Amino acid sequence: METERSREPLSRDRIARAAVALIDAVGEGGFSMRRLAQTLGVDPMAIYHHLPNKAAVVHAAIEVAVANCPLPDPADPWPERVRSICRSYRGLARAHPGLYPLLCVHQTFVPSDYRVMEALLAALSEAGLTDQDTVRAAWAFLGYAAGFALDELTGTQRPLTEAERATMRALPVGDYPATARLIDAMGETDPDAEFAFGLDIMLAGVRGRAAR
Amino acid sequence: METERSREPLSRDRIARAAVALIDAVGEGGFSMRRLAQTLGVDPMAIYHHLPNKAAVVHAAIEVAVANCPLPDPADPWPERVRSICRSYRGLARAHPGLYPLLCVHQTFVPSDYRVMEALLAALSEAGLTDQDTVRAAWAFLGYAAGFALDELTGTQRPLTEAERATMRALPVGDYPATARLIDAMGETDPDAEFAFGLDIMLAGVRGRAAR
DNA sequence: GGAACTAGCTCTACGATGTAGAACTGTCAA
DNA sequence: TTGACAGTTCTACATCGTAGAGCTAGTTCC
Repeated sequence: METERSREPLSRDRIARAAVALIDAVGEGGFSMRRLAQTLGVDPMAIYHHLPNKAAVVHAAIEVAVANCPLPDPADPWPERVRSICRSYRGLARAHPGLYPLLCVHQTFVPSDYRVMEALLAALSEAGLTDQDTVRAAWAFLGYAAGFALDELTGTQRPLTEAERATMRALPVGDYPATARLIDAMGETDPDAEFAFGLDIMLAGVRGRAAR
Repeated sequence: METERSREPLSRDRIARAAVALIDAVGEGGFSMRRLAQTLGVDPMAIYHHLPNKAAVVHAAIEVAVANCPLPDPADPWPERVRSICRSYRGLARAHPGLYPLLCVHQTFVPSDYRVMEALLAALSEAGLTDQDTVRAAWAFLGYAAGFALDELTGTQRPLTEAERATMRALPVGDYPATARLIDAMGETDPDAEFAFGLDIMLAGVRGRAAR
């Protein structure tokens, strides 16, 4: 009978993976070193032998999550690759709902970010932009993907909740004519299509810029 | 001699404004109910008479910040209004560097968000899109503005730090050809122009979509 | 006048958190 | 056997959010 269940030794990687799981399960607020230690079957202070503090644990967790972000086949046409990378990045929010806000707010690049950036720069390099515009476009796509995913996840999640639509309906029509007119269109139930719309207009803009 | 300095009574609004200032000054991590009470010259528990808990204080602070987001003259041409709204939204990150990440990650619309959304929907209504695409475009622009501002603020701030560029230079060129080629273009020193680039390609895409 | 009530604030206290520092344990080199 | 040292646990502390009881003025009713 295996009473010694946690024989597999602690390590930076094992801690990071447990942290990803715990943050996704209980959210940022519920995540603590003590809880993490508990899921690892270990004293809280043991973690500090592998990582210097809580921030480093979060950093390691983010690194693991981003490293698992799938990247497209380099043989695909470039616009499809751009779309695919953005979808993957947004996909992180679905795969890691608890971790994603931390990932967005995190202070610096984690090593795995360079993989994603490389793939995006490589795809956009084929679009026929100047070098400077290639870089700018990459930031724009990443910003869009992150921002969209973030307020999909934590802001007004789309489709709007009934409570939010009720609040909107209660707004004075005189002051909010456009909102009143479009309130039904805001009931959209297909966030994937909404996300794709933004990518499409950006890609169209990139093509127009390149054609100059 | 005015020994009774804090005679102005506590109120939800005064707490909210002090919270904005404190969060911007010390960041999310340094912000606590006790510190906030200190700046208000009051016992920590006094705050609970006006707001139910810490989350509500943060919510109120966000509301105050967003309410101060300036909106454009409705007489301006619609693309300029879209640009202006996005710039204002991004401007929140500069005005409130500590609060902005919380604002992005925050769970629901604050009332003042409806002002911004109305202005954006009104501008895009003139672009000649379908109702559904108008709403989609509004989400896309807001997502872009928020995402760009957020990783400008907290991610790899642009222009890249010397440390980050050094890390990039250390990447194996074979695996990161695009990064290696574009590394100098990533030294861009004009974040405003980068932000404008994204807006321009999105606006170009919107115009193309409308012209169909 | 006084009694009762109440809004606003303070005091005290509790459980949880991040983590410093000392102490233990097992393994391996000399 | 001794020493060193990596990995872990134990103990302790300051700080956190906030529950609950109590204080203090002011207002309202008799």
